[in-house]
Amino acid sequence: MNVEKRKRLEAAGWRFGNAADFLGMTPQEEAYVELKLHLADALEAKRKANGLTQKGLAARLQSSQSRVAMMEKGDPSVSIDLLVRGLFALGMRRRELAKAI
Amino acid sequence: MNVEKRKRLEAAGWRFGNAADFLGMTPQEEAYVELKLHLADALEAKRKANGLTQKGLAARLQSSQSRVAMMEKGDPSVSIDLLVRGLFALGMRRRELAKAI
DNA sequence: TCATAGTATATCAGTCCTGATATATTGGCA
DNA sequence: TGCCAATATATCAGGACTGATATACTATGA
Repeated sequence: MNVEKRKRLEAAGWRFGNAADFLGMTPQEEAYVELKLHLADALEAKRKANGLTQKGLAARLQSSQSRVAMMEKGDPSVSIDLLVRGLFALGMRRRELAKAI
Repeated sequence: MNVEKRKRLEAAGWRFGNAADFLGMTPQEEAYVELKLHLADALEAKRKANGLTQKGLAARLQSSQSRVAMMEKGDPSVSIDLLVRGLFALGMRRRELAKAI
């Protein structure tokens, strides 16, 4: 499940989650959500490249499998901070992170 | 005040702020802090390029001048989320953000 | 020197994020 | 089909982040 295929669905979730604005997201909000989805996809890819399950990654992060699932779908309840820390925990460097963005 | 000049100072602040580990940061923690400092510097640069004061930027972000000051020094109490939202509010795009990282 | 704009530091209540738990769903294989 | 590992969804208490306020510091000009 990648950004492109999922974007509309996620965007809808965000839009109606933000009760304040039924007419859509501002460009800033959209940029923020897109960034998050890119990081989420990068996390899933990197996890699989490391041969880990969500549970396994959760252990490394001292978190739970359910939260990792949230992270990988770019859930609104997950911060960019958490995603970035997850990527670093999987051995990603700043250079590679920049590419994923 | 840029990343290179400030790194040691900030790092020290983080190290002793983290009471758990007096022997230094893990590579992940270090990567996280460095990323934050890069974003902080980018924010200051972008704000000045836009001819804004901290107070002016705070208004755009619906935040306060004091928080913007925190953001620009990469304070531990500031999240990457907030920094990123600040950069997007200043008109930065993902491409440019990637460069700043 | 004084005044002023700009920036930095300290503190705090309310909100959002986080890890945890429980449970449901999915996907692959025998 | 039935079983099992892996992933997804729902919920919540506790802690981290945020905006706000007050105040201190700094630099520049008159």
